[in-house]
Amino acid sequence: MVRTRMPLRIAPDAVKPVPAGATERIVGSITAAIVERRLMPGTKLSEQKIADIFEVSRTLVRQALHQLSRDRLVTLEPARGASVAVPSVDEAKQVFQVRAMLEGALARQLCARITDSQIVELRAHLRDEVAALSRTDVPGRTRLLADFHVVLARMLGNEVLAQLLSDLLSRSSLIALMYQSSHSAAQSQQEHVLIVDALEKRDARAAARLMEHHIFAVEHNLRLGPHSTDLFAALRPQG
Amino acid sequence: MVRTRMPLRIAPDAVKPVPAGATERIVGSITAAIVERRLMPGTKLSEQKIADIFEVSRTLVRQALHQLSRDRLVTLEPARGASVAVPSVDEAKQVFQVRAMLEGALARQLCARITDSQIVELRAHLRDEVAALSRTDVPGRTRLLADFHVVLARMLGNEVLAQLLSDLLSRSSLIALMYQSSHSAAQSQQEHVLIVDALEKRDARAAARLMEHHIFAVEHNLRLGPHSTDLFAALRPQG
DNA sequence: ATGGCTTAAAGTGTATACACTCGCTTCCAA
DNA sequence: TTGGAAGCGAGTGTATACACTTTAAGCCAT
Repeated sequence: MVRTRMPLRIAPDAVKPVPAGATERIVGSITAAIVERRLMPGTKLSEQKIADIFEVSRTLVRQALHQLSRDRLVTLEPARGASVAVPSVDEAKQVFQVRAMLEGALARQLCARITDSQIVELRAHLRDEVAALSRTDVPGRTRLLADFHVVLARMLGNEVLAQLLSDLLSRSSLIALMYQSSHSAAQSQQEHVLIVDALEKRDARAAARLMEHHIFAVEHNLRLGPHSTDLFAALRPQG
Repeated sequence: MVRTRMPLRIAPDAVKPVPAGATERIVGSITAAIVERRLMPGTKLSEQKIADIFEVSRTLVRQALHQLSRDRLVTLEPARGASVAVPSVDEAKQVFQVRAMLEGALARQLCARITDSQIVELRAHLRDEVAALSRTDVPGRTRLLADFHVVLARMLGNEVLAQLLSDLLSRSSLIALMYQSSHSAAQSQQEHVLIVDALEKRDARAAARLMEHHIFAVEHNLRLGPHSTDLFAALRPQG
């Protein structure tokens, strides 16, 4: 091992092209690819292929896939490898039920502590949603519509809740991209506006009711339909 | 598929001493060790030492530790290894807040669908709790008091909720073993009885209120206090 | 004696190697 | 032709090897 003398030689970030957590980068890329509909449910995720794409060893890919399986975004079968999860309708209903319970209570509690500046922040977010919708920016709109809920959780100052909800929303996105009819995105956005209106009025009962309605509306827009698969094209750019 | 004839298989199960998921066994053992107070918060978890104890390679130990870090039971510092998590008071409050939100709604919804046979099942569980308390069986009592909540979640028929709550309860156990005063276990048990009473009467409002009270009562029993560490003695039996 | 720097040891991070399982093709026999 | 079994290839599961970081001890200078 070469012992470099330089007193200030410590520049570990500059050496490695990966700024933080190599495995985190893979998790993020695959998560984004799934949520943004570049990877369809059921797609086989070969460890070696992904390792080649990211130019790392299978070790890191394995870690990433295990992490993703913990988030229920990929399914890990004993000796058959990993594939993008194919959530059942039952599981979808359960996810939305939990979200309704959690976010209903969230909306209720938020009314008691939300500040005016936070309302302003929410209005700005709503404008971003509208912009993404009018641009028919599908990945951006999906992300923004999901982020709305995480932003609300974070405004409660409860990071545990925010993290939990973030996981549930990833699963919801996967479910939605399988079943949701294309027009309901605009409807979701309008419901977001109503929720913010209720929050602004500090109407806890209305906010909770609207939030639960919103989540159930999304759930009731589930449709059935098969999808095809790809793999290389989806991950190659590696955000 | 099933081979109708089945001539001579090499008995693949007999070769491996581990029946299912070697990494799952490690996760389970460490989780149990933490929840049952055999591993104190802050204890360093050296990969090689654990690998020696379980007689596997560091690879599997690493997987297990990563999984545990996802459950927030262990903390993973970049190049410094893993240690049993030391949840802050803030984090504790957030966990209990989320639990109150989730389980309040759970109690409310459960009143609408719970069956008489499920009530009987809950009564049996309460008897087990009392038995564990009278025997001063600390590990058993901890597990049973936590299981009560998971049983309720499972009675809703929502596996997603059950899984989520199970994770939150592991974290709660870790928090409780740091801060909880010794006598509140009996109090918790009595509050469980009150909750089941309300469920039996199908009184949704009372059930939700009692559940939230129960969780807040546990939270308000937090105390401060340092702890010591060990390691080998805790894991050696490897249940 | 003490503070700071050098150096060795221990431990983590990643890669590679090897063993085993699963699925498919091929080949043989009825 | 067809059923089935052996063999082959692809891919996962686990272990080991190596590089780098951290930590702690030791040494020199002040």
